[in-house]
Amino acid sequence: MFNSQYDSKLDPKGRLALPAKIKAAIPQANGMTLMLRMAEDKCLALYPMVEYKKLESQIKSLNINNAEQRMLQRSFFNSIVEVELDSAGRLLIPKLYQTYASLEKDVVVVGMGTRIELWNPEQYLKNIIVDTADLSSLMEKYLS
Amino acid sequence: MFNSQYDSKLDPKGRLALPAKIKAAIPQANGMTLMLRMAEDKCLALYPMVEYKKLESQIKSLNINNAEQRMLQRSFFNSIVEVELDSAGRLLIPKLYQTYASLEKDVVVVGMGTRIELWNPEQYLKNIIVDTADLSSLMEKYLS
DNA sequence: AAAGAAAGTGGCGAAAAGTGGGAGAAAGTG
DNA sequence: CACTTTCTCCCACTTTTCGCCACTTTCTTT
Repeated sequence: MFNSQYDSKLDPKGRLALPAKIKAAIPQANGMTLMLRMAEDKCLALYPMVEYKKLESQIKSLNINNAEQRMLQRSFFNSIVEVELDSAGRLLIPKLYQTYASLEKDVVVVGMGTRIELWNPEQYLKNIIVDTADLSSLMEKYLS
Repeated sequence: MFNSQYDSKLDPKGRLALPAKIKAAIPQANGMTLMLRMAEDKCLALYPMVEYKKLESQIKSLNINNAEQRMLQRSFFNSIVEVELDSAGRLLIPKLYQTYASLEKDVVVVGMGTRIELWNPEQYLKNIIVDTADLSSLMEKYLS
């Protein structure tokens, strides 16, 4: 399970060094191939193979003969790409994906349970609950 | 379970020595992995694995495709980190967590039933009931 | 009160993590 | 087809981390 948040940097070549704690939590089933996805709220989501397969099978089970579901399928598959960790444990973020998430130099890496999220720092602040009181009341709402 | 309060100190490396009484009360002494969380009122909460898992399973069951629930998940996971006790029974508090709770040198360690809380001393005083009369009336209000 | 044991503290060195760069391959272009 | 440019893979160096060990202090017991 991934957790905590880390400040990381893209180097001039567009490579991102994953924090050691995050890297250590990735199940190394398929070598070090991960799936990178343009996800909600203009962030990038990074899935270990095992987790990605679960998601993919849900998408695959949609009915291709239904216009809406077909469009959903297409939009899912076109926004996902395989990435590999290099020998130093970094991954190359393709230009298109950097642009989508407005990643320049500083990147916030967030462990989000079953997946890892990559954020532009300013964008990130808009998508978390900063006030701990607000967080408490949300937890009160959803948790027993 | 955990109780009482202790004055402890962060060493220059940010390591905190847990009081022996607290340490002894942690279940599963082997391995000694604990979960550290930025908790309410700017304190840090330290959960034994068993207790953390209960909390995590509730968060995991939220729907990631719902905006509000996703935000809650993110805000939970980003404020949690694994910490390990070293061979001398100390744990390293990451910088980000020290900052969150304004921990400098002196730290108040509080046994809080199922979890352990770490406080900045001044902050701690603002979050307890100092007057025993006030405490009595509160107990009267809530306890039968 | 002394001695022994347990707890607390400090520091060092090995190992890992982070960072940068260069060479070779592949792709694109005239 | 040849030349240029971009991309990718890998190596090496620097920096930081953390696990371990040894010393000091405090508590307890006889």
